[in-house]
Amino acid sequence: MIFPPELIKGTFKTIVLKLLADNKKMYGYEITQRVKELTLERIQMTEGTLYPTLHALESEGLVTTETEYIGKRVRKYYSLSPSGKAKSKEKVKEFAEFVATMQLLLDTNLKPI
Amino acid sequence: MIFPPELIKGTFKTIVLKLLADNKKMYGYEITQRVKELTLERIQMTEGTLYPTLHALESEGLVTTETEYIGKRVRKYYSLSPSGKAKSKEKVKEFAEFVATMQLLLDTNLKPI
DNA sequence: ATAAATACATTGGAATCTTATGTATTATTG
DNA sequence: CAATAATACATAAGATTCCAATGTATTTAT
Repeated sequence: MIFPPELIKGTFKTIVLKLLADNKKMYGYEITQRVKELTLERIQMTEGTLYPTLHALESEGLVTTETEYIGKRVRKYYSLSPSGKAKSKEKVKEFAEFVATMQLLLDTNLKPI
Repeated sequence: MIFPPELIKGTFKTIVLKLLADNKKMYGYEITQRVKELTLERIQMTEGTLYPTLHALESEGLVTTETEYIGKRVRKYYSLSPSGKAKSKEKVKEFAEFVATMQLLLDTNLKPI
């Protein structure tokens, strides 16, 4: 199943923060591949989505970066700042509560008499 | 907890279709109240969101309408069309699979060695 | 050699919600 | 009985946010 974009929208920050929380440091391309792999290709995080997300997280002070050269090719690693670690937990929890709330709606609800 | 709009966005059609699947016919204001009630006020579906959603569903042929007068006040009831019933099931299933896929990402995933 | 994969990045457009506003009726309450 | 809250519809302008497309460059595989 391919998910409509409007469903995935709004979860990108959560996904990136969580991956960084589990992996200390990752670079952009690595994140796109990991998402693809972990979701069995059901969610594709394209570059047009990922890089703006990473840059936003950086400007919010939630991640820090360090650049590394592999041969001549640059690689930019992202790591969570202390506030980023807190934010990661918060966003994961928020998503869980959101799902729980949606369940209240999507489990069968007959009109009371 | 109040959910950020970008998380709820994209679920409105699913919510409305599901409520109509369970309740045969509902009118707009009733839907806003039911959502508030079922989610313990965690999700508010405002009129600016609901009416455009209902009109979109109607133009897609997923719902039909009938107008009723309560005194002088008009009330517009919405019901699922056959294709709307199918769509409702599809969207609910889609959301469930989306959640399952997100779980793959949000459960702890350490980098393989 | 050529193609595919790796790796960064930006931009314009599209889609979608949200705030604000508008109109009107009915019920409640002080 | 006047004022307020609740009921009930609706739209429009603006903000936000993604996404497809595009661009550059290096490395690896065929």
